[in-house]
Parts: sequence; C-alpha cells; structure tokens
Amino acid sequence: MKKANTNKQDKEYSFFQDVFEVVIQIPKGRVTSYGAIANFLGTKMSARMVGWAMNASHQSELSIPAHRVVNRNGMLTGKNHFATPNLMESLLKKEGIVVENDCVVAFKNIFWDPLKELSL
DNA sequence: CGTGTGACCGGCG
DNA sequence: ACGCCGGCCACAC
Repeated sequence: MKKANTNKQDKEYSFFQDVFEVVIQIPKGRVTSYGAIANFLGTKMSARMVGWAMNASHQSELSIPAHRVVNRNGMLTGKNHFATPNLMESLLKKEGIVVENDCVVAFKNIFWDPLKELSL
C-alpha cells in the first residue's frame, strides 16, 4: 500500500461539503454565482468545480438550495440538472425572486457574495 | 495510475 | 457585438 496519492484522503470532508456549507448559508431571496463561491473557497479560477459539486448535491443527504446558485450571467444554467427543468425557476419564484426567460431579474440586486457576507 | 468530463469564467479574434 | 478557446480542480471509470 503505498501510494498515498491524494493526501486529502486524510480529510473526511470533501470539496463538495465545503460548497454545500456555503450554498446552505445563502439567505432566502438571494442568489449567488459559481464564481463567487469558488472565489470564497479560494479557487475562483475553478468555478467549474463548484458546479460539479452541485451535481453531487442531489446525492447529499442535506438539502442544498442549488436553485439559488446561478452563473455570473444570472442564468439558470443548471436547471437542467434538477428533478425537472422548471423546478429551479419555480423555487426561485417562490422565494420572491423574479425569473424571466431562465434569467434572474435584478440579479445584481439580490446577488449574495459569500466573500462579503460571510467574510465579515 | 491515466484519461475524460463538468451546472464556469475570462480573454482574445 | 459575438463566438471560440483555454484553464483550472476534483471526481469517476
């Protein structure tokens, strides 16, 4: 047994868990972008990982409000990965967020930056 | 152990 | 203004 390969094995928490923790803390009626979360984690360049983590959110036992996470354009890019494509939009509307043409209206207004909010 | 992929972002032509 | 391309990290096969 050698191979130690990824030493992060030592950590029980995975990159996903970190992302979930942040997403869960998103206030109701607010939205954030993958890049913002990635930046908060320190990997702004790898915003893709955030999206990837969201993919695992379905398997996560925790309830991950992935519908509050959109791309920097405010577009519901990940809606296709939900149980139903219209689920993401429905959830957002329920929270008072206006969605039009799969795009969050006033995205900048309700944008929630973990770096600014959590980093206080 | 190598390769591929992925719900992104930013830069360049 | 628009479209294409590379990059970056983590996970699955």
